[in-house]
Amino acid sequence: MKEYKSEIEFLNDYDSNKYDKLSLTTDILLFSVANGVQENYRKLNKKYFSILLVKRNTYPFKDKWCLPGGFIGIDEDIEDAANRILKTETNLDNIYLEQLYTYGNPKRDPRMRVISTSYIALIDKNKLPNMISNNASWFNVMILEDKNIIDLTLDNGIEKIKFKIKKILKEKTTNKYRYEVLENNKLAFDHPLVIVNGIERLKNKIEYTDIVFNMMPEYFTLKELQQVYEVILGKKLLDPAFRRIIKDKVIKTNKMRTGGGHRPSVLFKYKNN
Amino acid sequence: MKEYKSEIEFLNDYDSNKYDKLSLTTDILLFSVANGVQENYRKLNKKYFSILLVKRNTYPFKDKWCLPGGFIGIDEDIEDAANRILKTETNLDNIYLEQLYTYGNPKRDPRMRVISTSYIALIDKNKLPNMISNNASWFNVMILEDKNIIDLTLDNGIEKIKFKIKKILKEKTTNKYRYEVLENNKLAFDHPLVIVNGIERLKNKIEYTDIVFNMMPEYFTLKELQQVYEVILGKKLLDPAFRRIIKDKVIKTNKMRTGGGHRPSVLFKYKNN
DNA sequence: TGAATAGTGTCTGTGAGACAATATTAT
DNA sequence: ATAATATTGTCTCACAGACACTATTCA
Repeated sequence: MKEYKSEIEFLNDYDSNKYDKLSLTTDILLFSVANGVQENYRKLNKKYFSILLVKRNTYPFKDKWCLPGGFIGIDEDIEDAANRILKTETNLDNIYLEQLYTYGNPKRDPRMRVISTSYIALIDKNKLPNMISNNASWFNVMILEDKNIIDLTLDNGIEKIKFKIKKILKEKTTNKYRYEVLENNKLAFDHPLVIVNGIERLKNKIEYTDIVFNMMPEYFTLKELQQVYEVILGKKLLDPAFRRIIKDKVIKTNKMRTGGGHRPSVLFKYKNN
Repeated sequence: MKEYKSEIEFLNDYDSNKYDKLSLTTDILLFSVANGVQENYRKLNKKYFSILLVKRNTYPFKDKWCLPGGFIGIDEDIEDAANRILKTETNLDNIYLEQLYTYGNPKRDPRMRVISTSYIALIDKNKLPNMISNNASWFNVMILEDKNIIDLTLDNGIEKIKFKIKKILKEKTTNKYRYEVLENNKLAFDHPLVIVNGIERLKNKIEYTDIVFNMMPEYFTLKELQQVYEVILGKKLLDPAFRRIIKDKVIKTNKMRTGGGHRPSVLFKYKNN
């Protein structure tokens, strides 16, 4: 082995092909909350947790749905790549973005070895202009969890994507699970897993952070905020308890939401100090 | 663009050099708890939170300390690579391992574009045979946090590694920080950041999981367990409160620890059901 | 005997779950 | 008037922080 006298000398001489190289992609879990139809002028809009998927028009997995994503440039920071992809899908900057996990199973892409770093992104759909690329679509997420089987249905109003995942306890001290895809015929790659992991992360984070406000408009009623919590957590919350928890995080404004056939509600803002 | 009739046909024709390729490494944060010297036959051993570092003997960063790590093989799962590296450092299998974060700054390695996925590993030092590679060393970790400056000292008894990191709030809703290295002249790459991120993750997880038991021997006293919590959290805990929290996680055995010049203590086991 | 740790009892305040009660609107 | 939601009051129970007290060993 040659002896180098300095780091500069070493670097000038370095052959960057010494080690195996591979490709890196990033996949984005873009989540939002959608309004359902109003069945009655008095009743509240039902809300749905929703995710953006893209229909593949090339091989591999042609005609299957997948998460928006793409290859990372050789001189591009991973997070920059994630933001670039988000920009092409939403035409928005400054979207909440958080790294989720890096998936490195050697067989996850049939073409070649591809490692993928996934990100969670959150958005208030109202801010979204309509001009998403025409192969992208928002799917409402419905989750049924029975024992250790998670049953997911994604629905964009035209098409339903169903898949099942089995959770197998892998590590006791931290309650870590191995996820096994049982049924899936419409999602590409390992994206069923990525989606489930992303939802679980969000479920956890909503409990101990203010992450939910990244999915809210500037002004909102407390009930609207509560509905977003409920739809993500997958359970109903009690009003007084919810208000106690949330009260220090929001500011009451002098605006009201009226016209609902019932007592109007005060609009609040996120306490952004 | 050529039209393919099937996925098989497409894959056979696929040129895997179509996209830029890069190298992927993994770095391991191997944490443990070390016993200090006993100053008095009656007194308890002081405990230290400790981390394994390796001295680099080649460029780049020759003679600096770094986390144990290495390149990921072209057909190797990332987690398998992490376990392989752990095995070479500790000669042990079945070590607790958890993915921390993927660092992708294009300039983090001066040689070329290298992405690194870091893992946290935890071990009970008593299980560790002495034959670690002779350029590896355990460092006790001391942390001082004042406002937004974290002041770290790593000490292996021979050498002290000091560095400072500034925390800058990056995202309010989830309290995410950007970390800026202020002083560092003994650690390679972006490893000061990785270490700080790893410690913060562990601090969080110890509060809401049983992760601590991965650093404990089979039998331990409640005070020993409490000391591990204290040394990781960086604060003293009240005995009765600690015992209340922990009591459902452990099983009392009929073994005792005697010989301390004070009341003997009962040995407990992790309730592993 | 005394220094040190091991282990328990209990008071108090906070906060979540539960449910009841009141307020206000558009049709 | 009524159906619906908005908002608040309050009881209870669980639990964490704080501190005091008792138990036990060995040089």
